[in-house]
Amino acid sequence: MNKESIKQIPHKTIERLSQYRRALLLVSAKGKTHIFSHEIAEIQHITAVQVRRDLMLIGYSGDLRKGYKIQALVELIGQIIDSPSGQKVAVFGLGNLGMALTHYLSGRRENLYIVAAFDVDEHKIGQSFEGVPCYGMEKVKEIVARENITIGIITVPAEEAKATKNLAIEAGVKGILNYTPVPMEVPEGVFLEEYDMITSLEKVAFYVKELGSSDLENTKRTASK
Amino acid sequence: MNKESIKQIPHKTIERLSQYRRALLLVSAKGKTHIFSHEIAEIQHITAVQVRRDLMLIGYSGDLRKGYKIQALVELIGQIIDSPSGQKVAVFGLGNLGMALTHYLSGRRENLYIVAAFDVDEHKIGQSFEGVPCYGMEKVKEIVARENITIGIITVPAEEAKATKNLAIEAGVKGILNYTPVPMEVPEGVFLEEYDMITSLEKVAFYVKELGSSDLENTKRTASK
DNA sequence: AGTATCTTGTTATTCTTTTAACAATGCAAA
DNA sequence: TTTGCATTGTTAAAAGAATAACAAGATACT
Repeated sequence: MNKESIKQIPHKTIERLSQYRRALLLVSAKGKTHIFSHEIAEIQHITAVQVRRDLMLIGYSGDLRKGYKIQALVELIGQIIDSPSGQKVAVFGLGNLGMALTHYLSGRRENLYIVAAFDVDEHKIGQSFEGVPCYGMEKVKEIVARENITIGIITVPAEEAKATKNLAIEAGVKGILNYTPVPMEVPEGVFLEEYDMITSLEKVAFYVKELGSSDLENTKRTASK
Repeated sequence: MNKESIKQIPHKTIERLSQYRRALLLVSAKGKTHIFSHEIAEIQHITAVQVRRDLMLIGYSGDLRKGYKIQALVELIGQIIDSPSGQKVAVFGLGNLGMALTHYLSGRRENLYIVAAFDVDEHKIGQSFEGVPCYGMEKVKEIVARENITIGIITVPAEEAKATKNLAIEAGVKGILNYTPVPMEVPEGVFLEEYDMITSLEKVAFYVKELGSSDLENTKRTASK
């Protein structure tokens, strides 16, 4: 896996690699050492050929008779998607969603550390939540620089979204995960990923309506992301 | 817009329509009555041609000189993606994330009503959160049927994910929004949308790493969904 | 009237992603 | 040995989505 080939791994494959790894760790914990593509596929509810194709893209070869060696595959995925020394993450906005994410993600993945949260609420500033210290917004530059935070999760109210994103990027954040409903733009060299819960909910509502109004429809849709 | 043509609206267009509508409502509130495709594009950080293409797909025609009539467009989008009498939503699992979603989505969209939450925690059962009553899991069938709940948001712990999804579908839910990291499968006639926060975070981490390791990269990536 | 400019609507093209097809391999059993 | 079977790895095709290209219309200006 040289740099060139990694570059051309499709986004969707990167996403699935993250998911394969977690699935593999689960089955590995049950004592299994090898796994077939169709077994992975079954767990993920996708097709075996897609699994094989993804693994082909990262250059992993399985055993024709035993399938894939779980441990080796987990390690290879780690080599591809993890940073050697990990990355640090900050949550911007400790409202309900920010708090939930902090709780949910804290300690979930080794190699990704939530090390700070920022909010405007005087009651939260100075406290720690899930072991994550909360600072005021005026501390962003200082903390991001000091801790070398590379990823920012934005969960502030819509009105503050743009300014917060700019602040984070100015402070040195290189990746933004935007959970506000406000579409963003980032400069060169910064990666942006957006997810809008309202859109997702409305999408589900739309297809529920559509499915209900026609029985001929191809019904099962496992859209993800 | 007959049924046939709606059917073939791409998923991504449906998602964008939801976003266009909210953007339009915002600018409409500022007194604007007409808008050009490139203005919508600018707000959404996409291209004007994509906006026009989306609007073409839903059969909306703008004025060649004034652009699109905001109110009429909002109404048309509503006709396409909303159900005439709205739909009811239940949250399964009132942990941090479920609570955040309940808070975040409650009353956010007319036409989509969060009318119930389900949890196993005795302290939560019987209480209301954001005006949403919380019931025990044994009440799912009764409440879903009585309230005619069509959409279920799953935010239970991973171990309970599959069983909860099955319970919801048995009770009559037709759309599932899965926020657990457990990939799901649904029977014919049920729509499934999945979002995995860990995957998103790992994806951002991966591309931050990649961007950092090469300056030649096409840097700006506004992947959404 | 004629020309320039800006916009929409639509077709064509390119790019991305998924799915299908199938050769090659290794083992087991006849 | 040979046949059959289940698997991987890869190429080819199809489907889905974004981008480009451009004709046509409307207005303003000369």
